[in-house]
This record gives sequence, C-alpha cells and structure tokens, in this order.
Amino acid sequence: MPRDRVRERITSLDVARRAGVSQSAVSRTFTPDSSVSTKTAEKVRQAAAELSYRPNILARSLITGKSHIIGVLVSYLDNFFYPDALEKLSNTLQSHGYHVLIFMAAQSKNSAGEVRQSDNSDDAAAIDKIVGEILDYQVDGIILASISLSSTLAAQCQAAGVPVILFNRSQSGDYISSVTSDNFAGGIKVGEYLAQTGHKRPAYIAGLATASTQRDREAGFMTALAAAKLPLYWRGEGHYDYDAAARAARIMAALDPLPDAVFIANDHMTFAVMDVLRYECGLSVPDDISVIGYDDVLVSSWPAYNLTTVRQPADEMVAETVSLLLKQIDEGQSDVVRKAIDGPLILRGSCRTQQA
Amino acid sequence: MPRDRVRERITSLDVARRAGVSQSAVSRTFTPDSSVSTKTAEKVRQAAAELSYRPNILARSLITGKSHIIGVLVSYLDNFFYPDALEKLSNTLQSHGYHVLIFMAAQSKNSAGEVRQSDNSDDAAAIDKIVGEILDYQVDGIILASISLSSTLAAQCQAAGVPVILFNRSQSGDYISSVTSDNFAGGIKVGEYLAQTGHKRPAYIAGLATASTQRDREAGFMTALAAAKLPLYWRGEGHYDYDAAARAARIMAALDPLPDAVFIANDHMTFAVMDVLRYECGLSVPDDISVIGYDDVLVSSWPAYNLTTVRQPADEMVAETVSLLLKQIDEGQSDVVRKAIDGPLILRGSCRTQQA
DNA sequence: CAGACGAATGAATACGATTGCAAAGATATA
DNA sequence: TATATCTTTGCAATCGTATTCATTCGTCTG
Repeated sequence: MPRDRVRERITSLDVARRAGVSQSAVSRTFTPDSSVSTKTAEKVRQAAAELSYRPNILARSLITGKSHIIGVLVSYLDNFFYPDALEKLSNTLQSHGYHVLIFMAAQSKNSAGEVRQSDNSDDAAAIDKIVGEILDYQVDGIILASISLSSTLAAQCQAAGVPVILFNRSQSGDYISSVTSDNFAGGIKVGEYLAQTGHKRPAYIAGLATASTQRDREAGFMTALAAAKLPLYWRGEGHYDYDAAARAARIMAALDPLPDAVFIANDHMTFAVMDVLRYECGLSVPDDISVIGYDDVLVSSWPAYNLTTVRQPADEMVAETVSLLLKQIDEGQSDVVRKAIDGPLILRGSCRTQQA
Repeated sequence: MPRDRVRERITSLDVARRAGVSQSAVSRTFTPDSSVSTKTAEKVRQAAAELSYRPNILARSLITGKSHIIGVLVSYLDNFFYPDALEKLSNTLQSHGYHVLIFMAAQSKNSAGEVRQSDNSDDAAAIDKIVGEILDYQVDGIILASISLSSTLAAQCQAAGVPVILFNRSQSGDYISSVTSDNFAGGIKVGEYLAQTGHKRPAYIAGLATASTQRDREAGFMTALAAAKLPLYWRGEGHYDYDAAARAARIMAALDPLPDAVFIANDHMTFAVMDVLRYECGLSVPDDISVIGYDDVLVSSWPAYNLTTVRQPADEMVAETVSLLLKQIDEGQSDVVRKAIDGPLILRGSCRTQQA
C-alpha cells in the first residue's frame, strides 16, 4: 500500500502555533546567542519535540549566506593516502560544524589499464566544470586534493568569495593557498640516507609529471645525490599508477648491473615495484636492491612490505588545512599561505642499513 | 590589502536587468523544459556569462523540495572495500545529477588500538544523532554503508519522506531496503571448495558479531561444512579489525595440529592473518595452511597476497543501490527491497587446490 | 511610586530562486 | 480580416527561516 506521496514538512510556523508563540521565537530558540527567555524556549523545545521538528538548513543558509558545506574534490581514492585523508578531513570538519560535499574528478581507470592522467589539459576543463558545480551549492570553502585549478577558475572562486585550499599539491603561479608535506626536504632525506648507507647505484621512479609532489620529491632527491657526488643510475616513470610502476620496475630489473637502491615517488607505486621485483624477478628486498617509498600509508607498515618510507603527516596536514580554511572563511579572503609540513623518514626493512 | 569582505552575490535579478527581461525569464532559461523563446534565452545566457552568474542551488531546493543531495554515512574507510565503493557511488550519483554529502560515523581508531565497535549500542545513539544532522540538510536520500539504523530513526526518515538504503548490510527486523552481496551463498562456496580440495581441519575467523555480513558468511560456511560432514576445527574472532585478526591468528598458529585451512570473514583481516602466519610464525601459505578471504579488494590481487577470495561485485552493488534509491525518490516510498547479489569465488594462490 | 533601562516578543521583510496565472504576442485557420 | 490556438512573458505569491525594528514587559533605582 503506497504511502503519502508528499509528506508535508513541519515548519517553524507549525511549532510556533503549537507552542503559542511567534515564528520568530521558534527561530530564536534554535539560534545560539539569541534573545529568548528560558520559559518560551522551553515551550518551543517541547512543541518541536512533539512534532519532531528540525530547522531546515537550506532555508537558513539562504538567509545567513553560510551553508556550512565544504566542497572536497578528489581525483581518485585507490592510493590509500586519500581515503585516510578524506576520513580525517571529514571528521575534523564535522567537529567544527561543517560537512563535506564530495566530488570525484576522475572516472575510474578504463579497462585497458591506461595510465590515469588527471592533471593534463584535457581534464582541466572537466575539473573546471566540477568546481563550477561545487560553487552552485554555495559552499563556504573548497578543498582540492591532489588537483590543480585553472587560473581563470581560481579567480572565479576568489570573486565568489569562496576560499580554496590545495591539499597535497601546490601551485606556484597562482595565488592559491596550499598545504603539503615538505616534499623537497623529504627527497633530500632519502638521498642523504641512501648515500650514508653506502648505496652506489641509486635509481628513481617518478610520479605524475605534472604533480608538484613529484617535482619536489625528485628535486630534493637529486639535490642530495649531487651533494654526495652520487650520479643517478637510472630513472623511470610510474605516473603514480600501480600498473605503470610495475612496467617501469620490469625495465629496471633487466638492467645489468642492477641498481642497488630505488626511490619511488609514492608508496602506492612502491608496492607494485616490490611485487614485481620479488614475485616476477625472484629478487630479494633489500638484499638485492633497497627500496624506499613516500607517504607511509597504513599498508606500508604491514610485514608483507615493511617499507622504509617518508611519512606524510596526514593528521597535521589535515589539521592545518582545516584551520587555514576556517580562518579564511571567518576573516574573508586573506593572504595566500603555502604550508609545507616536515615528515620523518621511517626506517623499516626494505632498505639496507649497512655498507654492502 | 584586504579585499571586499562581503562580495555581493549576483542574482537572477541582476542578470534580468542586464538582459532587459524579467527575472522569471532568467529562471526559465536555466530550468529545463520551460517555456522560453530561443531569442530571450540567448540574451539571458549572454548576460549571465558576462556576469558569470550561476543559479543558487539552495534557493532552488527550497522551492522545489529537492536538494539533489544524497547523504552517505560510512563507518570507516580503512577496509579498502569502502573507498572503492564510495568512489563508485559518488561517480554514479554524480552522473545522475546528484551529489554526495559524506558523514563519518566512527572516530578514527584510538591510540590503544582497541577494537572498533561501530555497531554496538553505545554508538547507536551517535549514529542516530548523525542521521539527524543528515536530515537537516534536506537530503533526497540516505545511503548507510555498513551501518545499522535504530527503528525509531528509520521511522523518522520514513516520516520525513526520505528513502534510506543499507549498503553492504541488511537488517531483518525493520523495513529498510538493502543491497548486499549474497553472503550466505558466498560462505557456502568457500565451505564447498575447502571440502572439494580435501581440507580436513577448517578454521574460521569471524568479523564483527553484530554485522549481518559476518552472520551470513559464517552461516553459509557452516552449512556447507555440515553438508560435507566436516566439523569446524577452530573458531576465532577478528571483529573486522586488522589488529584483532592478527591476535586471533597468533592463537590459531599455536594450535597443534594446525588447521589446514582458514576462512576469514573479510580480506582486510586476512592480510593481518597472512602477515602473522608468514612473518611471525614462519609458516607458508598455502603449503602449511590454506587461506580464503572475502571481498576481493584491489590489494588481494597483488602478488604479495595473491588471495583466493569471494568477490563482492562492487560495481553491481553500487549500480543496484543507486537505481533503487533513485526509484524510491521518484516514486515516493515504495516496497522494501532486499537485494543480494551473487559473487564468484576467485581462485588464486592462497589456497591449496589438490588433495594433501 | 515614578522613571529608566534592558530584555523579550511579534510583525514584517528579506534571502534567491520556481511557478501558477493572466495578459500579450505570434502563428495558423477560415 | 477576424478568430482561434499556442507560445512567451511578466507579475506576484511562495518556499522556511533569520533578523531588524518597534513595542511591551519586567526589574531596578532613586
């Protein structure tokens, strides 16, 4: 038996009538720091409970101009760093009275297993389109995770008075605030550590060419190698993609002599590399080759990989992102901030610690 | 230099003035299937573009009663099945013109590493509170991923005319629609397969006791074992938690004789079990013990685990969830549907395939 | 007890759109 | 050309709430 098609909503006016007060009184009861006597507030709460009334946030937003919604745009979630960050972002914002409207930038990988290219110019239009949709929802702020923004759209957000923060990516040209780990310093730590531990033939497998994280990590790494007078022995590209990294690893494994260490631009690719080295090539990590990754996602600490890696301090990055965003919301557009948070090199078992 | 604190919004009225038409005309231009001549529509689009005007969705929702927002409540994201499902849900809904407002039910795990208990009665109140918040946003529908709902709140959603769908969990008592894999059938497949392949001492590590997935998988497994006249050799509990599963595995590994096979209620726990067996106990999988999981998340196919497991068909589950939800939204509350989608047993290398 | 002052209240308006309605315009038919 | 029919168009009401303003109420002080 079909139920009422349209259930009429209970409004503040209904509550007002039942409580024998004005609609204003109802509104004030549910608005903090408003002038209501405890007596009428009590009557209103009583009536509201009986009718199971709850204020309509959308109507409220229309008046106040604040939706308490934050738009979060994420390109993909298969790198475990992002679900973790998203969970923390959502929880933190939730505790501040905000909520996350989530948008995905990329389709899932196509069946041919082609490299994902979420940063190229083709997709830039798609990103802009989605950011437009986000703005339609009158969000109070936008967080872009591992995604860049065209300058025209950045300007549009600015014009709309909506603060934008880049999470885990930075953009030098435009004036957008960003929060990242200190990728350059992280790269340096890896380079220095490989030099200290006596590695002689270091290799590098790069991430997505357009990503600032990739550029900075590699630049730091190369800087440290140069300081140690260690030439880079080999370089491959993995585009931050598991399958692409696996292909790069196969090429690397065919080198003679083999590199004695490889730094890979993130953990997600590193899993692919280790799998290929161990299970396709029969090599041992770290006896035949040392492996270092970047991110320190949860899986990296599992014994199957036991990965030496640079930690991205997700908690701090999220805390910083949220506090920055809320500050910009409260104070209006303020100065552009580029925060890079330092993370430690976590020593585990995938990298040889002694001179060979 | 600080910018305008409050940038005045551009409304349909501004556009109307610039285009020399009425405000209604502007609204109609942006409302499909409305009566506007192409000539005025063109003028309006032109003016809108010049002012970079976009309709305010919140205001529109207030009138139409449809927010095009779907509230999605998720308990945690560290089991890889959920980020994957969330990504697919968001993409699918996005392609239908809806967007996902995400809510997290559980805090991140506490530092003591205690078992997460997102289904117990303490948290039930928290869930209800969050669902209340979701309703405040006038969502058009709610999807609960691996979360149950109190009957009082279920009634409240029904009263509010908001359809609710349980994803990957079902609830027999109340009248809420749900979409799951066919967990009972999956359990049977595992039991039959272990029997066929000549295993004699099967063990089981359970998930969260209150979860329907746990109950159904175990029930199916036990049914198949009984049919094959195989007694269950040992049973442990892992609460769908990595660390708890690791503890269970340590207990199991101390048994003499060792079980010759273990079915674990999901892949996430299975990784913990395999890590303990291999790297703490020096056992070989599957030579010393066969291991079968449930979910077939991405990591399960990686060579490091190469897991024999029952696949949960995420694509189909998501497609079914969305189509069911949209149907209920369009047609008003309709009959309660409980969909259980069959998934295959994926044979990989973690389970012995021959008689011992 | 009169006067003053702050708190509490309700009426009215605004937020930015959609939409029913009636008038006006365009097109077709006789 | 006059009439009928179908499209366009603008006016005005509406969605559910916050908030200004004027008013009333209560309390305190001299």
